[in-house]
Amino acid sequence: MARRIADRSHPNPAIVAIWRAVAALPKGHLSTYGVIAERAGLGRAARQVGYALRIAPPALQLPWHRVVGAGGRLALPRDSEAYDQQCRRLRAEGIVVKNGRVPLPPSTSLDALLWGRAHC
DNA sequence: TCGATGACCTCTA
DNA sequence: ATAGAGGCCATCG
Repeated sequence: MARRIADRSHPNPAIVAIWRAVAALPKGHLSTYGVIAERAGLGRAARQVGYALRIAPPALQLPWHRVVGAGGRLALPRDSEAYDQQCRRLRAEGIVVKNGRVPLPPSTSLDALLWGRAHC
């Protein structure tokens, strides 16, 4: 289950909402920045999701590696350390990372909302 | 207040 | 499949 994130973890409620949305991702499930933004009530502020993950305290232990770009493309620089770590973590969960991309259903934004669904 | 920036998204060539 | 351009939205200096 997801760790509870206090409302005052960050002065900005939107940031907290993003963290919660990410924390709610079940193991082995993937989601995109756009979907997370949507679920956090930010509409199309997908970029904000990246910012939120960037400033997220390690103590939260957010499964940020389960968040990828649209189409299953990893949103981090190929040569960065974070990219390497995301690859490693995804593989640890049984997700195949191939050439900087992960297998994602050829669905559009509508179906995309279903992936990150936290219920069975 | 304004311009620059970014772990984004989508379309077009 | 790859590259470039425009658009979105909130934060930062």
